[in-house]
Order: sequence, then structure tokens, then C-alpha cells
Amino acid sequence: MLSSQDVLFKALADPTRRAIFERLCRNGDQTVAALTVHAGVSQPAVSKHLGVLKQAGLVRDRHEGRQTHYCAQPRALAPLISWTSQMAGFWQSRFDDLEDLLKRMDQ
Amino acid sequence: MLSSQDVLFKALADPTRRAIFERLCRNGDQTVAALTVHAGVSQPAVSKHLGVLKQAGLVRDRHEGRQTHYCAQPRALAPLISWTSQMAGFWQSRFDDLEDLLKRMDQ
DNA sequence: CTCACTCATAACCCCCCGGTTATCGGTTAG
DNA sequence: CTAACCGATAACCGGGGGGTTATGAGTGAG
Repeated sequence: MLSSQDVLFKALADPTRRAIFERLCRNGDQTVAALTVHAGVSQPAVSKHLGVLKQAGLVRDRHEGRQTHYCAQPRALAPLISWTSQMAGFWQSRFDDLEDLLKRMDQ
Repeated sequence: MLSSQDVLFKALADPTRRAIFERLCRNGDQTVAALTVHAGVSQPAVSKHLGVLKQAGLVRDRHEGRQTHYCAQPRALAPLISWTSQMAGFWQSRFDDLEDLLKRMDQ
């Protein structure tokens, strides 16, 4: 079983891929050619990265004639945010428990 | 140059490593042996993972006799949270711009 | 002092992943 | 219709990363 966090973290672990996603978030709709210009890698590489991002639900594609436009789906970041806040939450709650314990000891 | 997000995403991209970090967040201080029991991999593998997490600032180690205790540092997740909210923010601002444009067109 | 225990490091292996070039299917321009 | 363009797929390659076993450094127990 591979969790949704796993897919997201793996998809965003690569710098090139993260840069592509970032660009789509900043500047909105982009064709593959436009993304390739700034990616620093070949067009097939960009296509592969877009495939991974699409599998992770981070982008959507739209065909328009012979071009393919991609756009970001930041909503897909939700599980990631959820996980991080959960981690921070666990830590906080353990801290609260300790504080609680200290208070009870104080009485 | 490798950004702090890069280190964090790469560190958390591996399921075994994420599980170790998660356990440290949930249950607090753990020795290497204790972590190894639940990790599903050998002790040297666990040590390597802990090394990566430590490099990323996600854990701290404390030597106590011949044992080494590790504890989570969820504060290190900050850049990750920052990045994700930034991505969502860009999207939101572009949305706001569009709304703004529509309002101006409406006049 | 010696032996057992805990963890880190070394040395090695294999597979996955990110890159490349070559090519193909689909689409539009001329 | 033909030729050029756009993007995805195929086939291949090299490096890195996660796994293992073996061993070493440091500490505590007896």
C-alpha cells in the first residue's frame, strides 16, 4: 500500500519537478514548450515529470489543438499540509501532556 | 545550491524514514534499538536513515551511556509549511487578480 | 580486565529514477 | 496533400540511494 503522502512527497522531492509545479502555481497555464524553455532539461524529460505530477494529482492537462496546456492543482497539496500539521500536533500534544503533568505535580 | 526545501522533501520522500520521524513525533524519545524493532529494516539501515533526518534538522540525538536517543524537531518542518502555503497563495492571488479584473470589466 | 552490548561506519549490491536521443501519432499551416 | 510542428512514448544509460552483512569504536557490567 502506498499512501497519498508517499506519492506527493516523492513527486515533489525532485527539484526539476518542484520547479515546474512552482512555475505553474506562479504563472498559471503553460504549454509543454513554454515549460521546457525554463526547465533546463529536454522536452521528453519535462513530459515525464508532468506525467508524475499528473499521477500525483498536482497538475491537470488540457488539449488544445496540437498543444497541451498544464495547470496546477494546489488543492492536491492538502494531504501534505494535513500530515505536517499532524506531526506538529503530536509534538504539541505531548508537550501539553507534560505541562499538564507538571501542573498536577505542582499542586 | 540545494535549497532547504530540497533537503526536507528528499528526507521525507522515503516511507521508512517518514515512519521513523512519525514515530518520534508520536511517541517522543526513542533509542536506535527501539526504532529498529518497528522499522522493518536492519539496525544499520535505521542508523543511516537517522543520519539523513539529522542532516535535514528533523531529529536531534543525545548520547546516554552506550545508547543514543533520538527526538523529533518538528520546528524543522517550517520551510515545508512555508513553501506549501506559498504555492497555495500564488494560486489564490492569481484567482484574486482574475476576480479583480472581472470587477473592473463589470464597471 | 574482560566480555557483552549499542550504535556507527565500511564495503558491497541492485534497482530505480532522471537524463538523453530517436521516433511516432496527431494537428495545423501552406 | 504535404510538410512542419507539438508532445508523448520507446529504448537505453549512468549515478545514486536504500538495502544487506561485517566490523569497529565506545561504554557498562561482572
